[in-house]
Amino acid sequence: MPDQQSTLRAQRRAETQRAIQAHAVRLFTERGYDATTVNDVAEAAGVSPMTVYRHFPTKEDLVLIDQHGQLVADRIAASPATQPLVRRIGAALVESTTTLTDGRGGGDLSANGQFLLARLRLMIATPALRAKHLDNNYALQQAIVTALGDDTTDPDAAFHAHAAASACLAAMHTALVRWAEDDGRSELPDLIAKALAAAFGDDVVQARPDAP
Amino acid sequence: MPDQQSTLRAQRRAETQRAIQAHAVRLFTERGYDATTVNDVAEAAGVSPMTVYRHFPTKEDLVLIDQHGQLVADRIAASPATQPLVRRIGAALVESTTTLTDGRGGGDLSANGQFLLARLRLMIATPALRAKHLDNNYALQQAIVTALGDDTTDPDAAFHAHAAASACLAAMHTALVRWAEDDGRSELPDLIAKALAAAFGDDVVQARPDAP
DNA sequence: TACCAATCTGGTAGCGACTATCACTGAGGT
DNA sequence: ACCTCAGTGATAGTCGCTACCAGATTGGTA
Repeated sequence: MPDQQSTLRAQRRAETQRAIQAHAVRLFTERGYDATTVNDVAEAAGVSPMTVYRHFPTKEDLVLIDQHGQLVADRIAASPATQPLVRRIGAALVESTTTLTDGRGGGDLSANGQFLLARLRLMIATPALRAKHLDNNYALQQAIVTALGDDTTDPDAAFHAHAAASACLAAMHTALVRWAEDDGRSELPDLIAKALAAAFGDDVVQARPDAP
Repeated sequence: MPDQQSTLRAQRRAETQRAIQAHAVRLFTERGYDATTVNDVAEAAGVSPMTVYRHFPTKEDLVLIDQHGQLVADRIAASPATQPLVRRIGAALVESTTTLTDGRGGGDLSANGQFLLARLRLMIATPALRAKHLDNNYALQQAIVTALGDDTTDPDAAFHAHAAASACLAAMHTALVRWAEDDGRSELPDLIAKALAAAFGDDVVQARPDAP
């Protein structure tokens, strides 16, 4: 069999997935998350409710699906172990976010950026989405601790890593909320750096050029 | 009407509420959260399913109901505004937890402590409970920022407060998980202090006597 | 070209959380 | 003794989600 498994198959699958999610986010934004049923989304996307559940295990995943986690974990595993934990984690968060939003200067958002913003707004405003996203962050925390690769036998070291990772992710979440409140006008990586500095002190997170 | 509104009424209400929650936590621990229906809980508690929903809006609330949040917020509002944010928040978390578990020396847990531990274990092991609890922490974060009473007109100050509060709560959550893993053998307030120190550095959180 | 295997899709039936609505009981105060 | 109303219960219904089964399309093969 060819390397790419089934080019046409995967392409079609990705396309329907994208279409379903786009219609879902649109409907959720227009009518509200709770007021929109999965059947509504299926109908709008022109598929059966079954198909929606095939692509998105839960209704929340229609908004929350992303691959940010793997990016962060990879970057952490590749970072030098000599730096303090908070700096390693913080840098990975800032850098991977830079990759995601890949920076235009300071003007309007790309279409991708608009979509990200819409999803973020839903996530912040809807309790069910917010809760699940925070739990996704908790899973990401576990992945980060694993990626740090520190001595896993020492429970104190593991505890230290978990505390640092959870605090960093919390700061990042704060930055995400702020970014949404700004309607995406600020640079997200900068906001994350600022949140980390606010929580841990400017000296711990070697700030970008614009540090005071 | 008398001052205490309806002594007998409120007493009965509190009693059924306590009974329902006790049976719920017991059944969830025995059979698992997902494998136990609300009807099972109602039957065990000798009430109708309707009554369960009257006392606990959602199934998750059967485990997560607590009044820790108000305690923390009150303590923060009463703390001197001269200290750095992280220290104010951290101290409030440690102290209010001390009040909750009110310390026996180092031996067995009280019945209340055992109940707390059982709820905590369920919360950590069950995705739905974990997610909702993390969202409760998010609400607590808002309450903490309000209680800090800092300049609410300055968006940068508010951002700073949110970042600090979210990071502190994340560290506390890490301590809770560790405490459950230790089966409650450690002193929870000490663990919280250690988690704060691990995240922010020993100097920021003026440690208790046993600091290195 | 004809065939097979795997995948994608749709329909039906069902469970469980949760809500709305109505009716009944018993406590608290006049 | 009467009235009010919170607390409780039963019924029916919506919605998220999960088997289970059947048809259709695609990719590789004899």
